[in-house]
Amino acid sequence: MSAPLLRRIAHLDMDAFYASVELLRYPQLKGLPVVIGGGRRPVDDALQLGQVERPLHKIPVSEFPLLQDYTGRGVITTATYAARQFGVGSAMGLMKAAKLCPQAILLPVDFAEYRRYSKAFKAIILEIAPLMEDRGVDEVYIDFTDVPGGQREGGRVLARLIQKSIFQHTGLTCSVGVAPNKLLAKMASEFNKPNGIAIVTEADLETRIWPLACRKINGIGPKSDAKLQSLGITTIGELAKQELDWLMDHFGQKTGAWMFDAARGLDRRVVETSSEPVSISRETTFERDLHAVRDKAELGAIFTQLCEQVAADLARKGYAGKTIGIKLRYDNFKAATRDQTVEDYVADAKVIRQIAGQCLKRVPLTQRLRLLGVRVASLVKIDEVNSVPQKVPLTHINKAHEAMNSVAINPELF
DNA sequence: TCTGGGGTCCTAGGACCC
DNA sequence: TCTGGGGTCCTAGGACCC
Repeated sequence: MSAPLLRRIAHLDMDAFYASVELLRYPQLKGLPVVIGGGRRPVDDALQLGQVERPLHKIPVSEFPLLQDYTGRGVITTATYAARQFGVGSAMGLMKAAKLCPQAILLPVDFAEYRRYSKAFKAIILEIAPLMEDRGVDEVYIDFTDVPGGQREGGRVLARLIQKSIFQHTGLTCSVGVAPNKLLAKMASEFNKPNGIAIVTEADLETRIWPLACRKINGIGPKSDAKLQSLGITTIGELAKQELDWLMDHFGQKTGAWMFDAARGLDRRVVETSSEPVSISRETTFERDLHAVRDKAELGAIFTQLCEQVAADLARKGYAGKTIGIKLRYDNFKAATRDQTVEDYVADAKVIRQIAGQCLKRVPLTQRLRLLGVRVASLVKIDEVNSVPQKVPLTHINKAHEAMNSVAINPELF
């Protein structure tokens, strides 16, 4: 009998993914500060590069649009490492970034292209290690435990092989962390970025994890971090000193217990190789804030288009849903959502628009809007729609809710 | 001149059922 | 007369992630 294998979970994160894909097309930009992002149209207008009759790599650097010339809404999705030197980074508003690094080159997001590369690098991983969990376009977890070679040097050998294969096939680099669980692997993948590997074991907890800021825990965001700081807790080590009851008192039973474990590097989640979507949505931020009355026609057209896009997404992916919702964001950035669950599963644009329109009537519309979104949830696979037993007499539940919620506060607007 | 778009999960309260 | 819980569904908001 051999000893049981140690659980080896890897987290693989592509380095500056969107920007790196763009650099494959435009290698002349290598080493320069480049940011990807934008509320697309203004950038697209500036960037007529795709229509030029010459190889993309021959386009002179001087013809690329600069961040300082951008005047729209939007955020940075990715910045090259050269751009990060100037303090710009993901999720930063483009206008703010332009102040920090006006000379940076600004490229529009080309999601279709990133998705192509995303599929490519994931296919390469799957050929080497079959247990992979998709975490978005540029990240995956991989279970190394039972993969041949997955235990050698704590996973380093396999990590290196995967890195090398991805680079050979795509020209892209990535960083890998290997640890006993997802939580630690995720933190480890950041240790030697870019193009690095880090192996973390339980023995490293006190020396390599505890000195880190609580914010480094995947799941502790700006709000929780601020609250922890206000309670005098800055590092994961300090978090680990707190008692379970104290954490549950301040953060609730579930979150408190989760924090207690996380600070000790404990995480029992498995690598999930497949998942079903919970919702499908489309939303758009307008180029200027719109008013429900004064810009009624424009809003109505956008609304219809969003419904059509959601319907197309549902059709393409093969889903229907029975909870239809809207989301809007006011000019002060406050958001509101309304949704309604109907008896039959729907997927048709006109039906979605009709129900979403009802939702829109229940939300205040005096303030200007900056964003409108449409969402379909409670999804089922389209080929299962007819075989799903109607287990709940939804009719009177809906009636009760209608009585309560469906008060049309602006009946004529949509 | 702030702050994208597509998601997941959690909480909390009310309705309703048993 | 007053007082029950447990469970599910629905809705709204919010935190968080990529």
